[in-house]
Amino acid sequence: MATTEKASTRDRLLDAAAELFYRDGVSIGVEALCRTAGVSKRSMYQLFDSKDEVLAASLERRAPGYAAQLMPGPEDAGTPRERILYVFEQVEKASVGPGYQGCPFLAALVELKDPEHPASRVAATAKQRLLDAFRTQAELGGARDPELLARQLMLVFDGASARAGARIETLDGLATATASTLLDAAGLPE
Amino acid sequence: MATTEKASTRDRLLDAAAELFYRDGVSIGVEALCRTAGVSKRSMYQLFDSKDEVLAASLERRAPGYAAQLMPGPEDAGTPRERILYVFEQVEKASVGPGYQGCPFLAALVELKDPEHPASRVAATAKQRLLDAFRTQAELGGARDPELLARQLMLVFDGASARAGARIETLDGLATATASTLLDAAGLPE
DNA sequence: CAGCGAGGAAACCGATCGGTCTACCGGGCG
DNA sequence: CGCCCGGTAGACCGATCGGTTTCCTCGCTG
Repeated sequence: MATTEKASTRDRLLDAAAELFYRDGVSIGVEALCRTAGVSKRSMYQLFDSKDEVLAASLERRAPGYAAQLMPGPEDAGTPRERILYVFEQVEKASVGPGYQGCPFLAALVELKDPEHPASRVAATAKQRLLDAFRTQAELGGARDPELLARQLMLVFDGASARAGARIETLDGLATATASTLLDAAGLPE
Repeated sequence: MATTEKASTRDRLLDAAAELFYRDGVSIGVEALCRTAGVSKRSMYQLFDSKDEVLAASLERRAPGYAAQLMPGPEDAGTPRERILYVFEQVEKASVGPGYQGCPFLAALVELKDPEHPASRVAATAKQRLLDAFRTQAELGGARDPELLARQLMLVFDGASARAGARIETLDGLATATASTLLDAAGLPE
């Protein structure tokens, strides 16, 4: 079987969903979503039980690429400190893009408000993975309290992406500088 | 003239709006809003031009009380450091409440996505006031870079309230500890 | 070629959206 | 008393919501 087929109906739908939900929020309509994806509502409701499931699936699909964009590959050399700071540099880089609206997973959690919503569970899992990655690097770097440091870094990460996405902060080294200060205090050396 | 009259139509409407928009998000309907407030749609549309204006006005009304809850009164003694940390203690206290959904102003900015929306402008102003308060205290305390410190504290504040509101973080000293670390690094003494 | 299934177009469902408007009610005031 | 005014209740508007269904056209396969 070929690994490169033309994008399936499902793929087109989830790609459009990821983009529209991110740009316009979760209250975008099914009609507009299907029109954009070039997929009929009939097909959408054969693939998914509800709009909520489409949202959840689109976030799930987005997760690996999101992580890859933020995290340096396992091959890239670098100290734990460098690997952590790389994440914040990437956020700052992304945040200057014209369509930047902050972390899509946090946005979904804020908009849905219900932690039990299927999409909320997906989003929470994605955030958990970043927390885990921070903790792993904190441990490797010999931080005094890796769990504490990882949670602190998540505060900065989410604060920075939310504020930049809302256009009330420009970052511009701010996130990296703040993370760096926390790394210093945690005893994570160069 | 009496300072205590029974709540005016406008007051009842804005109080209900603040609560519903916060609890259910900005996409709550005008119908449900008016029913909850005990105000007819007719009255609402005589007082405001649109639902968007109601949202903006409800946030504006909420702002002073929100600030008062977070900030110690000007009479309360305390070093700048103590006054700053008080804010984070208050967030942690509020975040354990059952209906906590994070900072209502940041939530509105995230949900609306449009920085030009009238309610977004109100929300941005409210956030700016907290930033100003942080910077003032940072200056009073002799921080090396008061503007930088204030922006860092806002990252922590918004990250902490968003994550606690989304139920993916419990705080429990985390926000205060993180702020404290940043204060140390900025040279703001006890 | 015939037959079949996937999927698009679009009508349709009841409910709700933001917003307008009419009808009515009650209290204050001449 | 008679009038007006602030307000409520709720019908109503066209549009859209999430979701279902019908119809028809493709392209594949035997």
